[in-house]
Amino acid sequence: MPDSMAETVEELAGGDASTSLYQRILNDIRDRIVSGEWEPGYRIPFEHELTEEYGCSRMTVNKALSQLAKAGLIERRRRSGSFVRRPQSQAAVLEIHDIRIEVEALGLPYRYELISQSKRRAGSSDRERLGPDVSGQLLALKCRHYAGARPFCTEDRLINLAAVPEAADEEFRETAPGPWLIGRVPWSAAEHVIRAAAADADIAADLNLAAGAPCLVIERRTWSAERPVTHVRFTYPANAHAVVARFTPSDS
Amino acid sequence: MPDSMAETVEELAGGDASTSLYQRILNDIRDRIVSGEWEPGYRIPFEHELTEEYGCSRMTVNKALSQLAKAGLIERRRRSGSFVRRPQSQAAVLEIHDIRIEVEALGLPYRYELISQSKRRAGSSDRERLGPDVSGQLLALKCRHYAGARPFCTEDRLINLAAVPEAADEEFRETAPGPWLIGRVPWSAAEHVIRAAAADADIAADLNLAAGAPCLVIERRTWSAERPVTHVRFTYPANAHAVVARFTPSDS
DNA sequence: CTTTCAATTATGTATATACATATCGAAACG
DNA sequence: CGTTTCGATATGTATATACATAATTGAAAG
Repeated sequence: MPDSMAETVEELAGGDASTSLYQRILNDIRDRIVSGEWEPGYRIPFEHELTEEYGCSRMTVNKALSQLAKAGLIERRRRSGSFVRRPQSQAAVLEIHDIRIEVEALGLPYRYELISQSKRRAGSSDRERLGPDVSGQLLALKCRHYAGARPFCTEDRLINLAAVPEAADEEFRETAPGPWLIGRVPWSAAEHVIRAAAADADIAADLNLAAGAPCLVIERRTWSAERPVTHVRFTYPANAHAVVARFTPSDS
Repeated sequence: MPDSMAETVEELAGGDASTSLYQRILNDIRDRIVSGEWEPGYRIPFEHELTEEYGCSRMTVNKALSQLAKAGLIERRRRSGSFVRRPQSQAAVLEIHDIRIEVEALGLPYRYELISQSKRRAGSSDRERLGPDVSGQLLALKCRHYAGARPFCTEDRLINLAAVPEAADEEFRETAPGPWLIGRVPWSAAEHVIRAAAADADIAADLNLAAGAPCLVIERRTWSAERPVTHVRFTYPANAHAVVARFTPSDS
């Protein structure tokens, strides 16, 4: 009953035997989308193709694809197939949070700059940010993002090298760590904290503000299969950015 | 009137012949939950009962209930049935946003105070907040919420009286408008904007802050079946509140 | 009176099947 | 050459059925 392809997929996905088949199909496809392997516009295999690949009925495949469509990750068109959607506005802010896209949406030229980079063993304040279980080496980064000539926001990031060892050899001179991580580590969960704060001396200097000026702070923790991957804190001048989210209680 | 309200909702939702049956079942149940008719802990009819009520197969009912469970509105237990869940933390902030619950979660006594109340015809700045189509009478409210002796946040709200005529006769001395509206108007969509701002003179006075102090501002617009219901702006001192949201790209 | 165990029940997942619907593309027609 | 028609195709929804699984009930055994 389980053919070799299905077994391979299961191994790649982490081999959790407890998850149902439709859930595994959903996760497989979702991972390929959020990792960037299947870019926006990519045509997902037809239901009857996935049916063959996983050796199951169309209803099972349909359940997975319908949920991905409802979640907004793909768009389904009769007679044409299913396609990876461009990240939607509200999703872009809370899920992807790519600053380049934010800035370019404002019609301004984007520029990225690495301020500092250091490798160290996780301390207690790091564990507060990444999670209590993190013990090994980690990478600490500070960067700045520009919209035109003006600083748009600062980024203060920790990367768990146990989860992403390749990050140790990366320079991050040209590529910002956010886009670099997406495409390498498919994230399975993310937690956001959004708050206001007064700019301290460092932030004020980085953003060209008066000390004490109001700022919006967005912190994000990301996990890949239960393992902490990264913690990042973006700080924006109050007038630069707002978080927009649209909801309906359970889809729409 | 909970019964006539339910009928109204059903007409609005069921009048659309294009919605599928499972979607209508889902909407019916969801509306009863968000309107408060079915409180947390309430046991939803068994699948086989809904099967009879809607005259359809168990698979159709199951599809609706499974999605509600995935969305976190209900919890399903084998052999026992399906139950309305208590609003979860992240949902509480972004979906319900009941300040009493927020304050009491901090272990502080909650108090609510109405500052001002006025009825007027919608002007252009009101339309900017509620939406361009709003033309009739509306109710403008300003309130303050306390955590212990200290002001916790201010609330500045518009209510579209065309959508909620009963609000015109309500005093809002004891009950805050948020909890009052829930339980009367099931909302079908909500949009949040979260940003940071400096306290202006009014806000500073209301919250006992220095002018220019950083604040977190959460604005929410709510619709019921495409019709704007209310716009509310909560302003918190920067240290009082943060928005927390957990995501997985398409459920988990 | 407690423990054990089997029956019952509701949900969870999957299958095969059926028909509806939107849409693309090609063939038929004026 | 343009338009219409029609068949093929992929998705959308619903059905009846089947078996698995978790949890609870209640009866039998100790």
